Amino acid sequence: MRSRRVYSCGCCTRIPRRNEGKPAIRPPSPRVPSLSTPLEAPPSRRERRGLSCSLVGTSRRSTTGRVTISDIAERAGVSIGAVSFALNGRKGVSDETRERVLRVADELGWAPSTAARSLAEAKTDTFGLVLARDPHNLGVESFYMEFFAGLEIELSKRGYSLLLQVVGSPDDALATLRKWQRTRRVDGVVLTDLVDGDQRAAFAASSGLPAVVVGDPSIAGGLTSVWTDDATSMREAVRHLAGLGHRRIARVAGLGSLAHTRIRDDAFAEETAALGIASELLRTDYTPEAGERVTREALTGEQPPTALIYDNDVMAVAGLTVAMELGLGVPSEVSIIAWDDSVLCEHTLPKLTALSHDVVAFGSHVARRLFDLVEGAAPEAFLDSTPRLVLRGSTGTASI
Amino acid sequence: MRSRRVYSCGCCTRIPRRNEGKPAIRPPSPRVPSLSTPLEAPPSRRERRGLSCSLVGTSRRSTTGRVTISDIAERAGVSIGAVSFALNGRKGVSDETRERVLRVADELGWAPSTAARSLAEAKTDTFGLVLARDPHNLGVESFYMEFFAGLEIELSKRGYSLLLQVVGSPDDALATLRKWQRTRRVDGVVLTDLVDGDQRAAFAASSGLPAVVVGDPSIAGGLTSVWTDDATSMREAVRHLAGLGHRRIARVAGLGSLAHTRIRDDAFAEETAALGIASELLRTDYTPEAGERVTREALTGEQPPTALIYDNDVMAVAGLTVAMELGLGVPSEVSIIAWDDSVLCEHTLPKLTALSHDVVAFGSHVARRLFDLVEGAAPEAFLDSTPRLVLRGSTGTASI
DNA sequence: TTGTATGCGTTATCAT
DNA sequence: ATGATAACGCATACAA
Repeated sequence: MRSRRVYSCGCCTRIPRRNEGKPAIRPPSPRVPSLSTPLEAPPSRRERRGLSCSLVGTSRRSTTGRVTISDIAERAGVSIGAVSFALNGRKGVSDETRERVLRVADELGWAPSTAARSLAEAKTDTFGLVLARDPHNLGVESFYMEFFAGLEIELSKRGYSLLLQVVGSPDDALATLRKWQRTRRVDGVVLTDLVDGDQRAAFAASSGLPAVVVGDPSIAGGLTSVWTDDATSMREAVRHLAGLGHRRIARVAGLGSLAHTRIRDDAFAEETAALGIASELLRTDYTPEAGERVTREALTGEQPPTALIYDNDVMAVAGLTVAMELGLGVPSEVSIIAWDDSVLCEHTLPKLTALSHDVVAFGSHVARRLFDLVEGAAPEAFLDSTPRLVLRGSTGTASI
Repeated sequence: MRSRRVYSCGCCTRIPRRNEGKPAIRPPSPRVPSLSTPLEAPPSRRERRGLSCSLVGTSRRSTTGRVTISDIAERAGVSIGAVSFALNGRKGVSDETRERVLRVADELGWAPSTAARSLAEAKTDTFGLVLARDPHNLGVESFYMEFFAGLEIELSKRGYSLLLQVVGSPDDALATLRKWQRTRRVDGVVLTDLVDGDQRAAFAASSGLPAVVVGDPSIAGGLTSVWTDDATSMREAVRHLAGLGHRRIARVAGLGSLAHTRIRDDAFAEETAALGIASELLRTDYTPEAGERVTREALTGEQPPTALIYDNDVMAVAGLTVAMELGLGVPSEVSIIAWDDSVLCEHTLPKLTALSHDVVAFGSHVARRLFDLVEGAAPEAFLDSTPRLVLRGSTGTASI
């Protein structure tokens, strides 16, 4: 049954279709209920565009292939000004006219051209987000997908869209931002994964591009920021472990270049010092490979920690695996805490105690602040809910 | 130190900033190198727009807050037609003029307005992707983030952007597609997670919206499709287990409404039947909860399977955990295979045997096909590389 | 209340 | 080679 001829094309295999030889025409769109009269003027550059629409009788113009407000105006027997007013729900037209225009617009399946509206209104109804991370590592972190979803909840309420760009380096990210700003591509942007003295934040601030920073106000450079109090969360985690009798705790940290990593670093150092606990800082790049490696090194060294706090959930899972491989009981001999709680944490054995945060709500919050901003609000710092410790099975009394 | 006054605002806490009382003005953009002469005409509705730019001497127009080609034309002492030609590298201007125009454009930091270009060219340089899944489950699946990254690699090469929309239901997804089509919001779309008789595919086909289906040609409704041969992969997995002596295999399947799920279902049923193996189909919704539940039921029932094939990686991890909880050795007593390989599969104990696929490359492939399509290519079906079985530690000789 | 004219920034045509 | 000028589709100030 799988015997059709198959062509190789380098990256893939090509399966010929039934309409193989036919010209590359797509089926004609089910255009608006076409009336009778043909159009008279020879189409000029409209040729390049969509199919010309034989809409109305003596249409002197506006046959671009899509239905426009002049089509509506003609058909409804009013001016385009009246149509625009009626469509946008402004006063200046009689109720009767308005209703007729609305009906005709509906009949014709009219919708405003994004480009034309954007040009006239000098806004795009679009927010941008540029992501600079290695795609292969990006995939395993649940944060972004949930964050996107949260953004979208708020955006869709107002008919806004999200423009996403995934780039390879921070420089590329900045370039994208510059391009967006100069081409008026978006109304505002969301900035994530900031570093100290972040160039993107600096650019947004100086260029006037509305931007909300996802992260601590201290690194937002005066921009609006929405942040989570990671320092408090970290202290809670440390105190929890201290209360269980742990005296040697390791922190498996993410990229040191990221600002929020350092904030967690500091809180970890301060709280362990305050409690007289031996602390150890293990630097990683968020990948499970790194999480596994540093965990193995720490656990097999002399004076191994009895508890580890990981900067994300995937590394925590990797760490748990290492402990098991080494024959160490969790939590009887080693306790584990994950940051960025996800469903993953609930499906390991034991389940992972984690610092949990509603990322979807967080995303919605960020979107609301960006709307405030483009509507003229002054930059402020907004504290989102603090990630709280959810106790599960991976933390317990220290063995010694 | 953390003693600033804090306001509660319902969803969050508000931290007052230093510039609390000041009006909501943003720092003036570092506009183009401003010359001397002030502008004369009183700004009309430009007020609403960006800052008015005191660009040129006796500029009779074009002070919209951003630099436009008429600014360039004026400053370079040529017409805007010449500027456009020079900028777009077409012949019709002398080399000398071209160079001067380019230099001025660069000085002024000019970039074309997305909206204006889009309106004039009747294209948006944007592809759209609408996602209809529960965000909380979406997060843990690495597929989409990698897929996005793959798309972007190809898009960025050509200056295209990705418009992303996350919605709650298939109906909303269709509505978004309709809106995009009618408002000319995108040049094309990528369709994922198709179901039998998919409305989105039908809409794209009938409306002429260029679309590439991510999935089997059989459900693409004549649209261009890029697919992976899941049936072959499934058969390979079954044969691998059969070769290890397994006689009872369960398939932990994803949503039955999705077309590719059924393709895997069928291949699983056919291959097990052909090999005379007892098979069992367990339906889930991709969540680890469901994966855990059905695994537990299967493993604790009478005549439990000795091997399970999961439809994603997260459920496989959950299944592994269940086996451990039940005291079943993996792979000594139960073998496990995951679909959608991810880094996660390499950091469990044992590591998971998985059907692996380069999703980033897959995304790039899809993007290339969409470009072909908008450039006039005829719809075809393209077979991407077939997910191949990567043997790790979770599959072994059957215990019975 | 309704129609007219113009701006928005770019591309493309058609005259010089 | 160059310079006006007309689309593109929508919004809106202003005149009727």
